Amino acid sequence: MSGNVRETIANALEAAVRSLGVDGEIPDLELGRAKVADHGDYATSAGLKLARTLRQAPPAIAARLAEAIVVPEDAARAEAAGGYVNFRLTDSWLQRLVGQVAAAGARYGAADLGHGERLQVEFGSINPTGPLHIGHGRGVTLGDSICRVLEFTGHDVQREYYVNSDNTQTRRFGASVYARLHGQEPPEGGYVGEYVKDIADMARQDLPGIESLPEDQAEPKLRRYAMEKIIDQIRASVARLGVEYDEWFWESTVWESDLGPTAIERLREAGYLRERDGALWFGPALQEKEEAGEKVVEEEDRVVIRANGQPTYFASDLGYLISRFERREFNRVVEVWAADHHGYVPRMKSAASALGFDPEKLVVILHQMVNLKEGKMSKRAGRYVALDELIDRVGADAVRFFYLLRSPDTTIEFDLELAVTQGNENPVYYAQYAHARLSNVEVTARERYATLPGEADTSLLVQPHELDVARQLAFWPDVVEDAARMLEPHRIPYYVHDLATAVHRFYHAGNAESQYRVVVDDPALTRARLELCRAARHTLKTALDLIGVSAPERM
RNA sequence: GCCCCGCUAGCUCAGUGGAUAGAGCAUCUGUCUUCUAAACAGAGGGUCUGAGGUUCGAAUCCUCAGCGGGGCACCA
Repeated sequence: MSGNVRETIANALEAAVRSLGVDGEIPDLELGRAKVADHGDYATSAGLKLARTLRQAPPAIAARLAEAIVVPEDAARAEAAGGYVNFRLTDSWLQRLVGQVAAAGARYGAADLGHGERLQVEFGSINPTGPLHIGHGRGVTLGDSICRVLEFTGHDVQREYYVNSDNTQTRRFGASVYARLHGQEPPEGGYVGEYVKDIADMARQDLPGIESLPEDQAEPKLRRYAMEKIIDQIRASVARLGVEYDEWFWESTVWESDLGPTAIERLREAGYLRERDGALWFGPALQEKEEAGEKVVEEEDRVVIRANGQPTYFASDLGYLISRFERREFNRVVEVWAADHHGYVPRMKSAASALGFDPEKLVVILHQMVNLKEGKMSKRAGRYVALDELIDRVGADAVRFFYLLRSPDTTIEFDLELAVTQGNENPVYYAQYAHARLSNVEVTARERYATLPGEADTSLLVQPHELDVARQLAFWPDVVEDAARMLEPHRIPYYVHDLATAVHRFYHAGNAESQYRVVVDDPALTRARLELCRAARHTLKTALDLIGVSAPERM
């Protein structure tokens, strides 16, 4: 069985189109899920799309296609309706699918789209100067779910956190710790949180003699120490959401190794650098590059080395690109950034290009901001909600579902009280409850029957509410593929909801009429329904796992 | 001023150029002696921000306008 019915139908459709005498390129026939139940499961507007090519009326073309098409394994039957061809999955194919899904278990829906492609996803990389807040939670859950989906589809994925260690913010952070160590208020623009005092106290213990050092010697040590403490915190916070990074890459290693100098030297030789006002600038103007009509190159110059000799974060990123594409040989790098960094995208793309890398291999996923109802988050103004607090209040599963339910393009206006309320009625429980019910019914079956037939005869699954569960299972590989290709994990929670709905209806049918229960007097029928339960339970669990949500067996 | 994102039911949001625009929450009406009611069945609720355009066909693509969010550093 091919894992993906949609693809099977698409191929059959293409063959049918060829059989009608279309030689050249076939337009996109837009085979997709039918929106109305009367139209079956999949539908294409092929008749309308081919009307011009074939110089025939759309209904006539659709009729000929429906006649000509042969779907392998009789998976679906075609029917013309106006200019459309509708496909309905056959009962017998759905019945067989149930057995196959139950056997495939957690692997059902997995695909080898990546062929082992080595890629890195870098996400959640905030300045290590304070705890994560609810805005960061979005990037962390999004990035991690992208990783999970990519892993499930045959990619070799590395999760990376880029530790911005050498910038103005972290220096202010170090200075703030230094001030607290000496019982002073943090300097202007410094960090005022209580945690800074805590870190200063710990440093007093862990770094003997630090108090007697002058600031220019103490600050770098304190900064490094404080950042490591913060990173421990961040590591613990994301772990609560089921996220574990493979590597924490320190910006400082760019300058402790030859990465930074190599990048700058390469750009200098290629003519991308020039000096002005005592600083070193990156600019494209020396040889204008237009690639495939798309403007890859930015117009404005950007500072690489400041007049005071310090490299900018942009300079670090140049070395970082070499680390990833060249030294560590990632074929693709996915960056998950908040939308306030969107202006940085063209610069990074042109930098990648200038360094000799394919800018297409640098994929930037932008997600919109998480703002508080009261306004933009600001520690200083007291408008700030820590990610840990949110997890404390609503639980990790609800947090993950809450974020991943939304497309990255929508701005989240956050209201903690509302989030807590919604946490209690979060749609995640609807899906988890479906899983728990399925788990429980299997327990019931074991209690009732010492033995059941080893093989399930799934042709006994003939009730509409049973076949509708199987129908949802059939769609799962489509969802996985779409989520992986478009790097859009938010498709998964919506699928989870649909599958859970089919499961609840199926289960509830047994509450309404006992003959429709899973565990009934007929062992063969019980066995067949158990097979369906297993198939659905595995798929629910797999889908929940891709968004990092647990699948409890009891609730 | 320029750039990016959004505007869809009372609220929060889905919706690869296709047929009659969907879900959750909220509101209202039914269903537990039951394999788990954290469930199920049903009802009401829409000028898809507005105006043009492209197309056989537009919530979806293009242009303009409005409103909201975010950018435009020798900050990251």
